[in-house]
Amino acid sequence: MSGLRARQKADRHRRIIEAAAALFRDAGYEGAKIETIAAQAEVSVGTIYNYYQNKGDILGAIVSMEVNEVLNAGRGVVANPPANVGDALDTLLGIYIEHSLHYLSKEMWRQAMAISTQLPDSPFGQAYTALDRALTEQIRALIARLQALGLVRRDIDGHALGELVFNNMNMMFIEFVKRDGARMAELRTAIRRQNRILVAAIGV
Amino acid sequence: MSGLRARQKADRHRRIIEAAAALFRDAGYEGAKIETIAAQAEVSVGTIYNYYQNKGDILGAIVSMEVNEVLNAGRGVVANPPANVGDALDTLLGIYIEHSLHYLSKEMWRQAMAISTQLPDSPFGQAYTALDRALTEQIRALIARLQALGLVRRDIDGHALGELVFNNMNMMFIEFVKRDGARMAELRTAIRRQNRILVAAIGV
DNA sequence: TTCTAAAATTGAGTCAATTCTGTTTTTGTG
DNA sequence: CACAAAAACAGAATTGACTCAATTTTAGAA
Repeated sequence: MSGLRARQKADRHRRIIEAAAALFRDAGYEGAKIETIAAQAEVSVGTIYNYYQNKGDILGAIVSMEVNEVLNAGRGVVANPPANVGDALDTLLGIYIEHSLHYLSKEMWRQAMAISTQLPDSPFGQAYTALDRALTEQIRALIARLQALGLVRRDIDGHALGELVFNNMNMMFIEFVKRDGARMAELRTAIRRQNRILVAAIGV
Repeated sequence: MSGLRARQKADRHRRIIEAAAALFRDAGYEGAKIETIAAQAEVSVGTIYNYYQNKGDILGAIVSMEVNEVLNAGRGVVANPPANVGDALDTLLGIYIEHSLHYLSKEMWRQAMAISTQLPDSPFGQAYTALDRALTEQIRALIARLQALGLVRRDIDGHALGELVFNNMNMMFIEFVKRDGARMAELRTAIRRQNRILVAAIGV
């Protein structure tokens, strides 16, 4: 098994994702029929199911791109954080939030979140959990960095704190995507306000 | 519009909910077919859709009972909290968690949460958001009570703190229902560990 | 080049939620 | 009681995700 078959496979994958992403944006997740995605991608319905277990997994592939991009952007902040606990957290979480609607619309996020809770053991469900964990780990890494820099007390339970910060942000983000009218700036302000309580407690 | 019609209506509502609750438990949410619920409740499929907009709303009615019971149980703690911030939070959140699987299985919770994110504007989606808010308010009320008792610093932003505590618990609870193997005791321990950071920060 | 097994594709068929339309029941009025 | 309008009901028809048996394509050997 070498060239041709692998190339066609990769190509079909790409075509399916592109068709799906376009249709999800245009018609919404529910509105995008598998049949239409298949037609657009120039494959048959059966082929789509040969590549993805279900409709949710197609969305999953797109979500994964988005989150990986976010994780990547976050690395810079962890490596070189602002010299102030509040700003450091705000900068990292701000990056997450600002990048979040790049590939995905709010409706797509809603669907993705829904599927990940509904089917936590499906390929997508597990991938989504892994992405959440990766974000949590990045926040923990930032906290550890701040502790190393002497900006956060050493006796703070960084593990628990990282989870607390992530959980709160994530829940706020869920509420944000649930309301179409919600603005990013308000979300960031609200999170900053909550984190202020923590910042006061953990600073040296 | 008086007696008979209203009585029959209430009766059908009850029969549908009872049939659905039993079937959701036995066969799971996905496994419970509307047709079967209809047969069990001795109404037709069409009638069910006359009473509920969709399958999710039937589940919604059951979730609502559960959460209202939880809210009720929580009132006692708010009125008479343990004289220690950590214990007070632990007691209230403990009640939420311990009561949570009374009517609803983990699978039912997963479905309910999924639907509420997927369709935030459906009757159920809005009801679920309202229930979340009610829980947040109850936590805020507890914090206010503790402030009044002089157990929590007066200059703490109780509004933000209540949301922070709720968000964290809720997210932990979501993870809990996503893993069938997860135990309640571990959930409570993890939440206590996270709240310890807050408790240290807000105590007088 | 020819052939065969493995891999992949196809699209008609299945299944279950939801919708739709015609029928039945209830209500209030004369 | 008889009747017309309103409300509720029934179940057949629709819709769209997903499956599966039959067909086509590819890889590699002779």
